[in-house]
Amino acid sequence: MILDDIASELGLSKSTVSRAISGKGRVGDETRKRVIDYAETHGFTPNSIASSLARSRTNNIGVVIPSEAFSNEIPFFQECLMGVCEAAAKHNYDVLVATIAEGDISVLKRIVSNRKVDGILLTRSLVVDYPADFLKTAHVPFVTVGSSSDSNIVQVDTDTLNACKGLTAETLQKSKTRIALIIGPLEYIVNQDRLDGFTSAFKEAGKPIEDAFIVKGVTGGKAVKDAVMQAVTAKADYILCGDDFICAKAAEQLSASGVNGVRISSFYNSDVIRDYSLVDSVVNVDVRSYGFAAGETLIKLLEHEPVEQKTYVSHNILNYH
Amino acid sequence: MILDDIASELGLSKSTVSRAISGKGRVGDETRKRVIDYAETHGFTPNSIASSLARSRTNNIGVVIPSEAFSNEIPFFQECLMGVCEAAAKHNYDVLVATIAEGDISVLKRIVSNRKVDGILLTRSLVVDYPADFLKTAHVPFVTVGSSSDSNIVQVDTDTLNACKGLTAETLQKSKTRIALIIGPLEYIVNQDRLDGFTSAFKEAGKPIEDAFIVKGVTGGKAVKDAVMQAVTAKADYILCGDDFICAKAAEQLSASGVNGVRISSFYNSDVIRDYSLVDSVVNVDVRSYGFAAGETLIKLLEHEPVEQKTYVSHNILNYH
DNA sequence: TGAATTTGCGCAATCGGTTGCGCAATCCTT
DNA sequence: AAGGATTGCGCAACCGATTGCGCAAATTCA
Repeated sequence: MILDDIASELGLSKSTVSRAISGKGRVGDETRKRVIDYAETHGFTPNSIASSLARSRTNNIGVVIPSEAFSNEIPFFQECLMGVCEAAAKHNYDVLVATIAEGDISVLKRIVSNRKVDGILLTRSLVVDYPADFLKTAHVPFVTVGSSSDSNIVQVDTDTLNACKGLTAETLQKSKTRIALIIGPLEYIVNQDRLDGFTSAFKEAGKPIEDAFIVKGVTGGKAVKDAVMQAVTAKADYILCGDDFICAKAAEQLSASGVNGVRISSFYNSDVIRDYSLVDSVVNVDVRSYGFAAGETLIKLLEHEPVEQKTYVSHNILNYH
Repeated sequence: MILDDIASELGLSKSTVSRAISGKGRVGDETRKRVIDYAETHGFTPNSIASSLARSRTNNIGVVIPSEAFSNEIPFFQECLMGVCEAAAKHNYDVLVATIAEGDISVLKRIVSNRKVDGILLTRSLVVDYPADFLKTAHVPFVTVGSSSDSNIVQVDTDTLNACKGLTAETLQKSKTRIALIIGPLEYIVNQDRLDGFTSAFKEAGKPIEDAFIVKGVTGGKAVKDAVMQAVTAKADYILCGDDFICAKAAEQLSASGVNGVRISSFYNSDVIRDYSLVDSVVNVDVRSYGFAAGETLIKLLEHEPVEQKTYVSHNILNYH
């Protein structure tokens, strides 16, 4: 069934029916009611494609996910995507996902030039960010999930730096000072922030950091275990992990190798690490509402509502012990 | 830039330009080349929305993911989605995701009646499957990722039953007979299959199963740990886990509680369990190519190519020990 | 060489909504 | 009561591609 059918059935014009259903434009109360009733009882839904063509709006948002990030990871993206979907559904948008390989923005280009989406959510910001640069010059509205080094970009993020700083500070107060930090590649801004938070907590406490305690660029289970052993060898009494995947691996390695007295903390607090006995405290981030916030910000941007240049998603530190 | 621009610029009609670019219809070689060159140098891409309207095809496939499944899980969906995206990109499709809450198919209805997708991929089939029933009566082409109890439905699956049977049989051969099985809710067909595979391996080996060894309906870390302790109490000497999440939790629980001599095996072989020392063997499923196969099957269906009613994704059993 | 195909291309309708403009009819003003 | 403002609705032109049909020119066939 299409608009014309309803129009002729009700003795109205297509325009009036359209206005009645969309709620925009002047339509008499009586007429509007008749149209809506008819549409509902006959299960009419406007064809969104036709609507898109006429309005130059798709009501789709694109979510770009780097393909490498899919493996070796905690379920960060699926959880985040879930939040995005919730936000989208709330505002009558749909979600298109695209995975892009490192440095290859051809898929992104295709979606954009195809006009399949109104705006884009970029997950996992790199220090050198080709997708973001492309979208900027192409004038496509977008929001990054996670910080961007470019302060003109609208971004939604947990305050990673302060979270890590707080976690480190708390740990220092427990009179643990031989704290090791295990994080992923510094190409990712989030890891930069973790490092900065870590070091600045030490600075504020007036305590020195040993180089051997900072292990950067760790990816994959094997690397985590090596990093743990390096920290243990350097006589660390505490390990701060960049995310839950690292944390889970670290916990396993510590108990497997029979090391005693070393406790760990982590980020995100997903189910991957839930109930690990060695986990001392964790920065708790509700990844789902993180995605939700990002989705809402993008939609606000698309509907020309005012948005903050940077939105911080709340986090808190949970102490298991 | 639109078709008309190229047409007037090149002194051709819109139709000819359209045909030249789409490659369908009769166009002179010379003319076709001119059009394509012009389009390429000026970066023209046809507006997919307009094209969709005219062709009644969106070139989008919808992926439906149950929202509950997002938490408490291994990164199954993001990995699977990745494969779907690959298949889609290969055939010039895009991927729309929708999360639906248990029993609530309103979002699904919206997408379908909106005509935003040409077909749908249903992940996680339940024994009672409302989404599938809805799609069937709505005559929307779809494929299930995982088995369906309805044999008219096109489905892509790992041969879970035989995989689990094989794994069980191998374990029995290691002269372990006190094998416990820990799986999720039987509402999911995949868990039914695991159970069936498990029991049929026992039957073929002519060995009895103790009821206490089968723990069904396990969800969440706590439930896994309870299940493990139940198995240990019943003097199980081996634990077969339904998926990697269960496996990881089981491994942790076993080492935390200092139980010796009990080894475990699992499904999927994602990085969550990589390198766990207690893991003996694992059914290795490449979830990404699983998603890829599902995507390709759906696209074949959409393009009216012949498809198998049931496609099995390959798996193999890895022995770590 | 004349008839029958085939080829290359344009015309115009179509996909199904949206929206600016215009015109009556109705509603306030004072 | 008269003038202006507002309301309700229809007309028709879009949005940007696709495609059946038709026609002239080129090609093939007998």
